[in-house]
Amino acid sequence: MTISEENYIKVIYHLSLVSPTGVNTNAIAGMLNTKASSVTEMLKKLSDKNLLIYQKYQGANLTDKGLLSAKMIVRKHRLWEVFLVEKLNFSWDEVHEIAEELEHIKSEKLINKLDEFLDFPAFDPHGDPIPDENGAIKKVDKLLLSEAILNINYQCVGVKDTSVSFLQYLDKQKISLGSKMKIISKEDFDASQTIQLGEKTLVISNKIAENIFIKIQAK
Amino acid sequence: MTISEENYIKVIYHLSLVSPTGVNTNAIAGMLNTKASSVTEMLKKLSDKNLLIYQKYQGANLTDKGLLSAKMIVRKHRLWEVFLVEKLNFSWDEVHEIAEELEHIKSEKLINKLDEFLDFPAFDPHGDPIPDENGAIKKVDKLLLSEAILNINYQCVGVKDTSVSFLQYLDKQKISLGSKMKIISKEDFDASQTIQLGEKTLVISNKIAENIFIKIQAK
DNA sequence: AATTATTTTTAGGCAAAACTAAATATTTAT
DNA sequence: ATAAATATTTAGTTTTGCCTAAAAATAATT
Repeated sequence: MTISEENYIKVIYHLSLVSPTGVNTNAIAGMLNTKASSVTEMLKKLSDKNLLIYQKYQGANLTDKGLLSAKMIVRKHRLWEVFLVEKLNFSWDEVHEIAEELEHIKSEKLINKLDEFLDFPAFDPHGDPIPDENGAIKKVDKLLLSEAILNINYQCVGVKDTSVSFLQYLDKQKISLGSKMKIISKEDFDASQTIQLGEKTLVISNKIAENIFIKIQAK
Repeated sequence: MTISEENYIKVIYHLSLVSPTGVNTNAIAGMLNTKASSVTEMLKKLSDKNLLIYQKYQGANLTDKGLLSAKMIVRKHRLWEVFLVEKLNFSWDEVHEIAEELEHIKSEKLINKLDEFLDFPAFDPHGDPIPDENGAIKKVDKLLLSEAILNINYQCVGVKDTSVSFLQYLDKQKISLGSKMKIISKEDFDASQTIQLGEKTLVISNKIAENIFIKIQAK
């Protein structure tokens, strides 16, 4: 698989999680900053390689083979992110771009040894699950902070938006994976919330709340 | 720089160490498993980018800019090799191929953090020097075992041939970086040597001796 | 149901990096 | 010094992955 092919498979995988019935040509083009015509060509090629099912005008669906390939790319990406943060002390907003390159290094032995070196992590620095050698993914039931109920103790387990600006905002507010939080009050007008965060309280917009994953706090 | 351009620059650098007067088109083609005509084209392009001086039929010479680029690629390659051996427990015959890919990852911050993580190693697992951030290379005066004198205590500091079969031969004979050795006798006929290696003695051909770098043993 | 809007595909090109085959320089050897 | 051998370059193709513009199919709207 070329780097370009891998990028298509990966993007189709991510899109298929949101629209499981089939991934649009235009959606792929949008994610890859490319044109729809380029996508059509590539879909034909990937279909010939049995990585996905493609019928004109009907979008794409990964085959089992394509799905496994995608998961292996995601596995590499997320393991490298853990390495960058845990071992090289990068911050969580710096690692995505570098991992976009590292995910294309082709050695199964390398990635399995890296996995072991990192002590088989189940989640990456943004709280996203890392597929294992066979593609199995640990599911965690998580919800968005925007969907949470007042006065219940939660814990941050991930972020939806992983943009630099959002991650840096969270750093500034001292919100990280594992942070404990409780909603004290919520405005009807704009759904902004006041949350308890350790010692201090913080007011956040609904847009912020829609991008923080939480789970009920274990005692 | 594209991966292809980087590979050309790197190969030209290695060849220039052997033939400092100018690197032949054919020599480059040989190293890259490509055809001379492809090399000619690329030399024009690299010349336009001021990475080397090229005149028809006269071969190529790296500019200062090209030389620094080459050293940075070599730096990355060798640091990744150290990482693979020291941290992921690869053996020294497995790391070259993987490092060939890793050397093209484009992040100066990454490589400098990796350098720090590895404790600023000066040599890679084959004894080759690792250029520092500025391209400076620690020179060690080393000689080939084939040029050594009888009954002097030496220490292995590197290998010339880094092929899998040679490295595995050395593993089998328990020769590694730092191994202490002394030539006991040498045949006139074929220059084969009997060497003392710790407890045991070993007979090696001249071809073996020509691929082991040594220095006089520090007391 | 017909028209408009949107999405997707086809057709024809382009740039990078490789190739083959033929032409031209340079070296080597007689 | 000239011919033969070798090395290098030029010219013309190929493949991959992208593009634009136009055509065709699907979806949305009146």
